[in-house]
Amino acid sequence: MKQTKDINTEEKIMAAAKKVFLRHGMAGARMQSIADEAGINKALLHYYFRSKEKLFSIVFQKAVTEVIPQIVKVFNTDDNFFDKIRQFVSEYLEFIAKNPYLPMFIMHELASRPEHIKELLDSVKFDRNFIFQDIQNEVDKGTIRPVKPIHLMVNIISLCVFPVVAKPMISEMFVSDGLIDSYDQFLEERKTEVADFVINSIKK
Amino acid sequence: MKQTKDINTEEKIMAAAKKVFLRHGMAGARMQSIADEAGINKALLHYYFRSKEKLFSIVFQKAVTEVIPQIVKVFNTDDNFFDKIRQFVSEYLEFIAKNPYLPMFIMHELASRPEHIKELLDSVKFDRNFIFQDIQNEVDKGTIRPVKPIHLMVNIISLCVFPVVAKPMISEMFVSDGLIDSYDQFLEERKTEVADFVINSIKK
DNA sequence: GTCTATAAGGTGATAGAC
DNA sequence: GTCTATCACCTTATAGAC
Repeated sequence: MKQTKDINTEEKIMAAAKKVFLRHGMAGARMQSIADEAGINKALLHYYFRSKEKLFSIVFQKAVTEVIPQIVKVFNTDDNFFDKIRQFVSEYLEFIAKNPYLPMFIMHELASRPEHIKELLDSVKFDRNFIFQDIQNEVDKGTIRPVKPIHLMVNIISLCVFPVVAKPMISEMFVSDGLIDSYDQFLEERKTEVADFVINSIKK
Repeated sequence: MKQTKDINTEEKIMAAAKKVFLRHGMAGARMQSIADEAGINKALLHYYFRSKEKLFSIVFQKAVTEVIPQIVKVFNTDDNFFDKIRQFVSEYLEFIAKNPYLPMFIMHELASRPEHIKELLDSVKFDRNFIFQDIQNEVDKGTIRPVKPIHLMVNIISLCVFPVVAKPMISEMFVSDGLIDSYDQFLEERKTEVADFVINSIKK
């Protein structure tokens, strides 16, 4: 019973911490907000996690380990290369749409507090060589034009992530202007639009 | 003489405030840091600008008005459409490289403090219809494949901005891995790489 | 494990001398 | 215009009762 309560509280805190940190960042987050969100009081936060810094580190670490494997997943299949791209774009876009604050949180904390690169390092040890190899193979086979694998990869991720990070700006500029109906519809369109854009660019 | 000193101090404060706010965001910025950076003391900050909030608003407003016109500039020329794209990518990439914290700052503050969208609004009143018209013309002429102007525009900006926002991550993943020599060289490569990527995707 | 109360230090802002 | 000194408040963190 004690144990059960223990786990539940810890999970509640983690969920609350993630929510608050992702929305406001380390500097903008308040321990009081996290306590409120978790339905407990501040003292209990410090009982479970020694300090704000500790709690933040765990949330940050989890955020990074959550966002990275998504990249590898699709490329581990044996599908046709262009199908892989379509599937990757669709799944990654969906994942980010469900976690819209994740990319900004990671980027912002990395930029404003470079000391956290170490925590990134731990999670970043996945094998991306086989993705680059995958791309290089297609170039060698002649199915796509010669392209530097790293630029192609960065291009695809940029096309997926940036429009989500820039949501407020896009909504303001285009939705309120009648150029698109809604931001959600815009994102939905991008699932095919981005894949088409990429494939048209590289196919021979 | 008084007047001269006045202006100099105000400019020094603005420069210091921009530097500190852009690096740390509103929540992470400290008035003491800004005072130190400007070589004055806190009290003088409040003498020139009533509050942190006021000072922030001015910096934010300036940041937005600085980043927007860059987008329009190139498209106001009579160059060949593909040349326009090449030039836009090259110039925008260079501009962002010189102001690497600008995009993240704007996006982060807009996301975490939606009430500042009003300030964005004031600066966002530039005419982007003629850019969309420009793109639509090319589609009609048949020089590029049918593409929704808004997606093409968002795509180009994503390809330019995101890799700069994600600099810490890219440096960590690829530079320290030997996949690229340096981040700066990577950015330099992108000036042609991104333009090629876009043009290959849309040309018929 | 969970709470209330409080300490300890930081931060934005002002008063007042020069 | 610029400074020093100080206030009032907020925030993290701990002590101690239950």
